[in-house]
Amino acid sequence: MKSEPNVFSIDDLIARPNQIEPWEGVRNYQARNFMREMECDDLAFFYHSNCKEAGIVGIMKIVKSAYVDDSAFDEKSPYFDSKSTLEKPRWWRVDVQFVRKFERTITLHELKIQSELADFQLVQRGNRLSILPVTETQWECILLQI
DNA sequence: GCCAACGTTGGC
DNA sequence: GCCAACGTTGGC
Repeated sequence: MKSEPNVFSIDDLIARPNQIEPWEGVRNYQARNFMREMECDDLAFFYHSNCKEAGIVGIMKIVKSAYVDDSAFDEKSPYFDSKSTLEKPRWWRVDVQFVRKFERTITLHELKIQSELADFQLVQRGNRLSILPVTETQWECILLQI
């Protein structure tokens, strides 16, 4: 799960009450669909994007599976979407909880040079999805990079 | 700040 | 349903 650290970083998550945060603002259908497949207690990597050192910075846990993202109803929110209505909500979010911050960032470059991760969507050309699936093999491989 | 690679919109 | 125009993402 990606976030721009100048908007919301892993340190921001650590600072939250109970270290829990609703992951709102996902406005891409594919990313939304991946999020709706998540289950309680699933783990996810926290990825810092669009910053000096882009890469995976830690782990979080899904503590609430997908529910309606009501920031889409809020005209004052940057995530407002007039096409999402109470009757027919379009966007969803999950709640995540902090689990672990790595001692260092696993950079995108490091991920790219790992042959085992060649199929990982994050390292593929033109990847722009903010939420991506990780296989168990990929998960293990990434953890070994620390 | 540039720009390639996408996704979305909307006219037709 | 096509596709050009436009907007966004995100690495560099």
